[in-house]
Amino acid sequence: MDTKQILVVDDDAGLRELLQEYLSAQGYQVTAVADGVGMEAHLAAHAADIVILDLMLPGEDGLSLARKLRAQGDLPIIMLSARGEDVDRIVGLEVGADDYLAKPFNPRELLARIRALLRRNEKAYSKVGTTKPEEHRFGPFLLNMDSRDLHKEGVNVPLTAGEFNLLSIFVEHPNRVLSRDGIMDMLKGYERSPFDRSIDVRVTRLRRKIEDDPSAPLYIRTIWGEGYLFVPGN
Amino acid sequence: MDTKQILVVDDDAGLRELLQEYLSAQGYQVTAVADGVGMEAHLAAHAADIVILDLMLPGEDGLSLARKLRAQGDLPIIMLSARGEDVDRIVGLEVGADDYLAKPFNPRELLARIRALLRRNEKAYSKVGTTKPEEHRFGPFLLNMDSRDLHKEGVNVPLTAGEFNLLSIFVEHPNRVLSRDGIMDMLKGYERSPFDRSIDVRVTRLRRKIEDDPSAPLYIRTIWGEGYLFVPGN
DNA sequence: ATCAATTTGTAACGATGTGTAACGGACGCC
DNA sequence: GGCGTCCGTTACACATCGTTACAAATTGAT
Repeated sequence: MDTKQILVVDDDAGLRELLQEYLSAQGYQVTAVADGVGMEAHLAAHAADIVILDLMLPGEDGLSLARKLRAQGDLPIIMLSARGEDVDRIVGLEVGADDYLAKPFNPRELLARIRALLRRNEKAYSKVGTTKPEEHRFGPFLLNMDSRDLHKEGVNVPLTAGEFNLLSIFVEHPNRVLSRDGIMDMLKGYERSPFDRSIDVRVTRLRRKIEDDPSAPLYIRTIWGEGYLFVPGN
Repeated sequence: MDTKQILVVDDDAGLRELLQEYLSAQGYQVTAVADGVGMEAHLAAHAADIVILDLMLPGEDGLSLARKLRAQGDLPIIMLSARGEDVDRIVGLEVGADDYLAKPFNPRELLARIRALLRRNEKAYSKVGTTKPEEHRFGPFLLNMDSRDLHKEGVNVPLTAGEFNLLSIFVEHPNRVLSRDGIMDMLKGYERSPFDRSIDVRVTRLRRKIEDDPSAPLYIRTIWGEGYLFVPGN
């Protein structure tokens, strides 16, 4: 299997750069353009296996571009949209996109969806469709990212939505000190107000469910003055 | 399936512009004219998939135009009318319009009706040809989209219309957190009022039929503060 | 070591979100 | 008409989560 071509269409230069870097590191061939004109120019000359398309674009709008692409072929499309009701709009309308993601998003999640789409598209050829669910292992635990549940040695450990979201972040950034501000950013996408203790409380509650001795945590450690550190063990 | 052509006939320039903009943004090809003469001129040269027709028009009146269109073919028609008794008049008369809407209306609602009409029309055509029963599998269930029934290991599980509609949405958007607003949009095509709990109740009722233990749902999960997540299992 | 300032853990509380029983209106069917 | 079904609304119990308050831990200065 040769390297796949990804075309990113977004007017935010920062995001373009981020995706370019991140997806290249994952072994994809990435091209990033700012608008529909750039997209069409590139597609006229080059092939692509998947298109990441922003909803809000200068000039022609993402929805309209998606329709055009759809009319021309079955090139897989992932739509990006600003946080808020746009998401609902995309869901509601049958846009013709194959998938969509609300900004700000976790690059890992985008990656997962790109993989899923490419895999599905490939499946047209292969006969067996083994879609392996995205999951993470740490200690005796197994966290399934699709069904959002956590298992310890086979038995389910019920997590609330907030606990799952927090644990996802830890599990996706293991062995790194995460500041409360950084965590809040990944969790909600906005800044943390100075005396916000909600992360601490969430950590406490999560520890109660996954640590043998919550007062001497193994997985979620506190780095005094810095933040928290997740250690998966093995 | 290429982009659909919509023809708007209304003497109010403001409304024409609004619809042009809104519907274009939704990916339709929109033409707007002011009266019957414009309409006939346009239809003589261009195709259209649906006509939005104002009741009160300068020159020839909307009812009469609708009749003409009906006589010529089965082009779908949505009538617009000023608030008040006109609505009753339209209902009372067998105009031949496929749908009608009282001004002022919510553009979203118009959109929903347009979509419904186009969908219905498409169904009517494809009815003869390719009949591959669209069906979805999840867990031990099999949902047939045409006959609208659900089977669990061969035996039928009776669903009400509302339950089927809801389940369809879930089944068509698996592994995806769907907000109540988004679900409502897909279900009814219009906005959800702030304290509407009807989705929740529907979910409860649906769970009773498909979940082994409705209080610990496997397929339709609640994501606190977000919405619902459908996990097909396998 | 002692102390004060700062940071963190966590119990308790209140605000908000969710499940669901019960009620009643709308509709179709005898 | 009466009867049943479907389904949205309402009400209330419960769950979840952020805030607050205070105790405990950590740090650096003395």
